[in-house]
Amino acid sequence: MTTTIRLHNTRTRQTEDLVPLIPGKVRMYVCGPTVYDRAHIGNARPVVVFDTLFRLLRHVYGAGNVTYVRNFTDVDDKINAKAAQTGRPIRDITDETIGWYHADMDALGALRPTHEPRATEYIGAMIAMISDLIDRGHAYAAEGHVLFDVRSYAEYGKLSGRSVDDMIAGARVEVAPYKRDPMDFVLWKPSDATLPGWDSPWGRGRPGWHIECSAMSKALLGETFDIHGGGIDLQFPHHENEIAQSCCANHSGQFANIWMHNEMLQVEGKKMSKSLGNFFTVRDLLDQGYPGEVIRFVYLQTHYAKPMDWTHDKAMQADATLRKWRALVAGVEAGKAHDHIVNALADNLNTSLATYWLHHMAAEIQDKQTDLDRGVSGLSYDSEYVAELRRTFLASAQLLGLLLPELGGWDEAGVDLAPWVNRLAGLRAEAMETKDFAPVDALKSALTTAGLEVRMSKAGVELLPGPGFDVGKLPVLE
RNA sequence: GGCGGGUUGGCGGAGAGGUUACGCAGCGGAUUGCAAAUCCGUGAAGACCGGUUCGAUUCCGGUACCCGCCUCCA
Repeated sequence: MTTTIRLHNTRTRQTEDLVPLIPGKVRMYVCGPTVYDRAHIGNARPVVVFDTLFRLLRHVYGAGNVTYVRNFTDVDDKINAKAAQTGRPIRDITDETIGWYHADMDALGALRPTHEPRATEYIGAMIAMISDLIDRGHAYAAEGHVLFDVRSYAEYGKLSGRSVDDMIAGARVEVAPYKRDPMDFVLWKPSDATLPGWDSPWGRGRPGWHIECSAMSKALLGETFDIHGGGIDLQFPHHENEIAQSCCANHSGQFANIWMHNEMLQVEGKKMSKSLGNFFTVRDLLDQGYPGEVIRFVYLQTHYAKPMDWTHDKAMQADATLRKWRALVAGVEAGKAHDHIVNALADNLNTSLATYWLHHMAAEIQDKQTDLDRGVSGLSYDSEYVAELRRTFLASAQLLGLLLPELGGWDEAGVDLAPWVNRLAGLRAEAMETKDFAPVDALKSALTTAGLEVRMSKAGVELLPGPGFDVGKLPVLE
């Protein structure tokens, strides 16, 4: 029995069963970054969202049956501007930025997509598609530009629920004398000698923004495929234009089946912007000490279709929860993910509900382990049963990209705490005799100040690093 | 002006037309030298106004407020 995945389709405004166009195989395209600077934490949201979907698809259909394409836009006026400003070659800038992007997204536990095409490697495909559009009467050349004729495509505006006439009435469209209609958008534009350009039937120039995704998805996935994703801000104009180009150029007249859009991210309740001083790149957060796994977990706690607020407080809660969970599966090997988790994700990627189940499973493990430790008689389970629960819990978390070995380590002290453990245990043993607990309390207090959680029980003394743990604040032992 | 999203208990955040979501924090208790952790128990909600219904936080309409897109910032 294969799991049926249901996804909300922005195109039809309905939640639908995912029925792969090629039975048993799923193809997904997600709009990637323009590579001129570090990715900010808003850029990272779709990365985590669609990585989670990718993991679910691989789980349900098999890793070899899912093709995930995410592009790099490496030709763009912002990149040109940066090159002009710094005097560096464009390729240097884009190569460096792609390296950053990989490092930062790896840190969030995002798998690399199957293909990560660079726009500049598909210029020929774009020119071919533009030529097709002209031949079919959907585009026209004018003053070195090639423009898409929105009036030639009756469905234009359907994805975003707009009409061409309404948008023109909004009077916020660029007025250019060579446009037949104000809403017509650029497929190709001329480059002067200072700008990167490629020879084309319309002269030396460079592609407009939208055509690359149409060309690359066609080259790597085919004219039609199953899922197209991206941020809701891309719905118009980018995705609308992609649909227009692809549907008009493709012989099938079809393009992506299901469109998925993630809502935006805010910071401490406000839109992230440089002027408000609440603008963060992923690298900023990592450098500030937020582990990538913590960032990922904060993202997953909010459903992708709802606006999400990044707050320090949420990160601290996520930090504490993950520490607890990591302790629960220390030394455990992953088993098989629980159906509850699979089903929650299969229900339009309900990651919030999935985390509820993780809490539920963790509590069960904790409860049963406590009873075993206490030697409660007449239990209906044994330690092997609890061990199996741990394996299932770990696999379930890993389906969400959490508790992966490669994301670990941040919850460890980084130094051997044994000397402090021994000293505390020694002082405590003495105090038990003398009844003078002042030295014990003094050391305990110092350790707590350093960010350690101090646990003392009949079994012994334990020191666990917490979110604020600072090696430098550890008390010096004589 | 046009299009779209949101408003749930102290905070975060889901599902479901009628039965405790859950997490964090709080409160009471067990345990502890004191704590921590753990365990037991517990209070707390559905922006506002109408409508549909035997019954709505869940469906419909309206109001208010917030946010996003329409300006190649996901």
